[in-house]
Amino acid sequence: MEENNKLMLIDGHSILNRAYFGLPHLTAPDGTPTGAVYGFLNIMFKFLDDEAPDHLAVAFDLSAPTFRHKAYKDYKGTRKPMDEDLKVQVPLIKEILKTMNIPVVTQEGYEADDIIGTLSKNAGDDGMNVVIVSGDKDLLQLVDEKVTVKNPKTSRGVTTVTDYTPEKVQEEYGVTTEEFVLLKAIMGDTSDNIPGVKGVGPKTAAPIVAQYHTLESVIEHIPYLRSDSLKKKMNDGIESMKMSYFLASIDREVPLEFKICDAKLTQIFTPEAHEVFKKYNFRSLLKRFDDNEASVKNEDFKIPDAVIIDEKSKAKELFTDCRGILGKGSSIGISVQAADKSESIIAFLTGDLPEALLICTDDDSIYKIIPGDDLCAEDIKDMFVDLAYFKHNEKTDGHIFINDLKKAVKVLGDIDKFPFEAFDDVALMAYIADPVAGKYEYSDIAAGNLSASLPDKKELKGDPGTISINDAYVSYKAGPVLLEKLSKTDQFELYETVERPLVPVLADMEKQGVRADREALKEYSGRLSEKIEELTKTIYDMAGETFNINSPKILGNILFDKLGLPHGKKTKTGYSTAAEVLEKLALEHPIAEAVTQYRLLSKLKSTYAEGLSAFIGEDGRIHGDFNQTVTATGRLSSANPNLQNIPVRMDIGREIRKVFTPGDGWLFVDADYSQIELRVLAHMSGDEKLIEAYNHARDIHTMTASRVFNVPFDEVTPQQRRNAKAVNFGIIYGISSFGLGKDLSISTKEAKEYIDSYFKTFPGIKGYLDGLVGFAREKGYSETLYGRRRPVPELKSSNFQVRSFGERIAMNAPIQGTAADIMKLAMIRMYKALKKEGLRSKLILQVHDELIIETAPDEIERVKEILTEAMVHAADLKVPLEIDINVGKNWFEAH
DNA sequence: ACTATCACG
DNA sequence: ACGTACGTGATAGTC
Repeated sequence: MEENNKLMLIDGHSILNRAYFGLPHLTAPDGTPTGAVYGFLNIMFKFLDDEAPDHLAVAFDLSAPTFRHKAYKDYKGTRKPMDEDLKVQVPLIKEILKTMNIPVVTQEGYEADDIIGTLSKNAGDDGMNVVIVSGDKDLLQLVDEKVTVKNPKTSRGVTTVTDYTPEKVQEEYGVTTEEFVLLKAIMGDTSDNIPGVKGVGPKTAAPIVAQYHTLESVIEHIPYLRSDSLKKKMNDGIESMKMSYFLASIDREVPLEFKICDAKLTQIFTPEAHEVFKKYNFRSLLKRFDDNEASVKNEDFKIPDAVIIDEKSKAKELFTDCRGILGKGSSIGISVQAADKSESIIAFLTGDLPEALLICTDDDSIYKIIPGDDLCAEDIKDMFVDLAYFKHNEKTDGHIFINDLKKAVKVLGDIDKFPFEAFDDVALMAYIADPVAGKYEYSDIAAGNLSASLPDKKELKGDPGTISINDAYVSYKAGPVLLEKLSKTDQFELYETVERPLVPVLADMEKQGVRADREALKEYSGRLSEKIEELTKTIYDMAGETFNINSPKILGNILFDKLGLPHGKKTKTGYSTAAEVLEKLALEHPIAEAVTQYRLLSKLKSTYAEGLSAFIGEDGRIHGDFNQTVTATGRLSSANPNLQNIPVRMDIGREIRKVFTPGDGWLFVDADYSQIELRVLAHMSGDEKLIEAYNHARDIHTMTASRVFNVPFDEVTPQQRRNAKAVNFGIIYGISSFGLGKDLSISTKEAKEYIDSYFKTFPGIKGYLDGLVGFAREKGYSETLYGRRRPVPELKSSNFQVRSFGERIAMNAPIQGTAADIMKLAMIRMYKALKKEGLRSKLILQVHDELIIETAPDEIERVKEILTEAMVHAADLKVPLEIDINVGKNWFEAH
């Protein structure tokens, strides 16, 4: 075995730069920017893996000017200063490399290029192979039989590498590596501030270099060049060419104390490095320590390899085994590996089948069922559905755990017939257990419930096999843990009666989608465009110049610097140009009103008119996602597109609802709860006055105004009603006099009087809200009527601002959350009722307190009845739940 | 990726 | 005295 056979040299600044601009700007938990460092390390590890060098060194420039650059006094002038975020990462990467025993080489007065040039020469002379990793091309002159340059390029997270051997350089530049300096001396390099010969680029320069080989020879042969103009350019550029030649030449004789043997790789994965990686949250890189040191306790979490099953007989055997496992009360974990497009609606429409089905039956066994000679995808699906029915009918104690049941059913099931109750969704359970965790992919669940760190989907991108193995295994392992958690916190019922039954409801809504008229949307967009164009002109006129109105920064400069308008509050980045600021400005200058209008119309055009258009499928419908595991309070959320924030408050915006229509001849039945949150508050607080108010008055805001402002019900002014309404909202949000004051544009003092008066009117409310905060402070979480919890760690903060936020959360979450629970129950009731009666009408949208049913013409009356029943009786509160219900031929009319 | 803004409940 | 309403998602611009 040969010692000393391969040296890897990394061009530190160059790679750090590449990483910085190629990757998103990540930050460590403490806010330190770490994206470039993370990228650098990733690139370094990749090359360590691929090249397996036994020597490694990283070269950096020092900030002081170098000998070569001193010679060219304009050098510094054109170079841009380094980004601050990148700058701070230079010492950081040096520090990290030090903890890994990787030498950082610098030399006063020399560039990293020179160091690399010298080390590569010395190593080559010693008979070593050298791999240089750099993003810059200037190092290509170092390439020879022993020395290659690897040029990594990262864009959109994907790194591709170009290998420069002498042949590759010849092929790409048409010159030899020795001639490369000369090539640069003629063509120049703006990124490196090498001027070259003016007007001569690579196309012209390469043949000249290839023909004459040396600087002297090129100068000598200028009179023989092909055209007069080229001769002139070259003649004029002789001095610049000489200078450029000097600048581009890498010094390979730098006096270095550093010796090749100092670059010998020893232990990279030191405890110190482990600490630093942990500190900066380089999770994916931390795994490398596991393999090299028994430092992390993933011992009992060994994911087995998958056993491939591609024969019908074997598959049947496996499913029989699964029945046995479930029958004796044990559980399995499954994962559906879908074909590429399966996540989209196309899966619904084409009935896409799974690529593979993963089943984890015990700690050491995962099976991967794939189509084979006598086993087609359809067979796999059938056997699987049979297993689901077995589990459903036998009512065994065993569980089939899966992550994201809704998604799996898109691939596997006929939603109307699929026995959803047969499955337990670990993502849903994990969400209930911790609704603020944010994400519930297998890696998140493993981290949160099994103390295991696994590579996430992103890291395994391009390896769907491993993803689905991990997914099945984590579901298998975490399922029982989560069931136990839910039962300990009395949330199992919430899971079983609310969240899990909601899965088929949402799956069906997504499958159904909502019809949207592409043409009408286009027309709407056109109408907006005309108005926007007019406004743009007006604004430019008033500003006296054209500028990007969409840029808050530039707009701020125009408004406050150029026009000298009084600026209100400032944001971190400059002046605020938010609507409320513009509203005040409207008194000073008409441009504010114009900008407000411009903003309004731009929003409608980009987000709604154009944004929605992009989501209309081939079936003419929009199939959005209804997320069940996003909000901290238990509400649903809607995305791709968001169908829960379609404009309604302003006339011009509400117009857009006309494009949402039911199928031909059908109608929308639309019902929304009347003040469900206040009714929930009345119930949960038990406040007699509020309960009484609801039992007697249809209009609670007027009633509130009447009591708070002490005027007869019939004499409440519109202003008083508005104020009372704001107070009611304030109560739900976790009241503060400042917030209410701002909302009503009254003083904080006045707002406080309103609040005091409110609490006096409804004495039970104050005590109840205080109780909510006390409860959350003591228990660490707040709770809905149905036991849904939301952690409120903010209450323990020593920071007043954070703690106050916690108090508002503690007051709001139970109310908002209970209303969300009730709506979910109503949706389940509605779905079941439609199904039970065999109606064709479908629930298609939910907007927090509103449900929309796409209704067959002959089912209108019945749908109205069952929808009313489903919503009004979803919960039995101390006050009635009331709804407003409408029928219309589009969303505009129905709401 | 973060910020500012604004659409909805 | 502290600085604020609660919960979302999409877009455009900026870093």
